[in-house]
Amino acid sequence: MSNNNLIKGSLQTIILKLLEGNERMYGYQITQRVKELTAGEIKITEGALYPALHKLEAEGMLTTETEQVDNRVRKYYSLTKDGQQEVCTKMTELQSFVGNLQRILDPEWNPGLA
Amino acid sequence: MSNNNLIKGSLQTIILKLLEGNERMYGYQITQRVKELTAGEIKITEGALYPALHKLEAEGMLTTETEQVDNRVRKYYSLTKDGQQEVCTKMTELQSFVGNLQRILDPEWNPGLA
DNA sequence: CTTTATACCCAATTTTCTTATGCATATCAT
DNA sequence: ATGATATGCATAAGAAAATTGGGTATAAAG
Repeated sequence: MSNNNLIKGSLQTIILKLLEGNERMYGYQITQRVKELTAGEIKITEGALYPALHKLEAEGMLTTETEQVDNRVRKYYSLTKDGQQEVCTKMTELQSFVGNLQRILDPEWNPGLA
Repeated sequence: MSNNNLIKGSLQTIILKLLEGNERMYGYQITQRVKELTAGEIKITEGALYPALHKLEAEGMLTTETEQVDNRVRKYYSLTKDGQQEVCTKMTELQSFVGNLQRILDPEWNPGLA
């Protein structure tokens, strides 16, 4: 997943949010979408993606439908009801976390609070 | 570290950045500073903090000086030259990552790029 | 006929954090 | 006095989430 070790907790959020905007997507498509949205700066590795997808499915956040396209198998993932709820939860958590991060790291704030 | 599992890669960045603004800090002080900066929303646990501090010291990013205060030991950490450089590196990486995250998650962008 | 792209998957290892624990002193409330 | 809370360091077992490096297979391009 590129040189960035910061993705650690946010992969699930990325997957869920992309699916919210796209009805359904398959694994490889997700990797390509993230690559194009970030100009190649974030690359989701398959070793991270597929376990994450399987876990989300096991947790009931996603459902799958497999299709044959050009003699190749594609496994499409879609959000369940629970999954749609989880998108909101995860996004709220992420926004809250990023806000807190800024409060810690923003040089405008730190010197002021001795 | 609170209920947030998103800190995964950013604890080192937090430590380094706080030290950049404060000359020197000790472990407990770091946990309290983060708590007050985030209104208690992010709590750095000692089990995460001390190993991280020791690792940064082993990597030559931090130096320590131990002092006796009120019959209690305090271990102060300061940035080395390498550590000061690393603050910039980590901050750049983090800002880049957050920017990419927004590009992925911002609903303004996703639907536009079918 | 080998590389690149598409498309799925797993397993070993590593990194990083959580949870729980231990030690030690000081202060505050009951 | 004694038990809880605060200060202050530290380690260890385990879980979680990634990296790295394979494996399978089809198709297009060179």
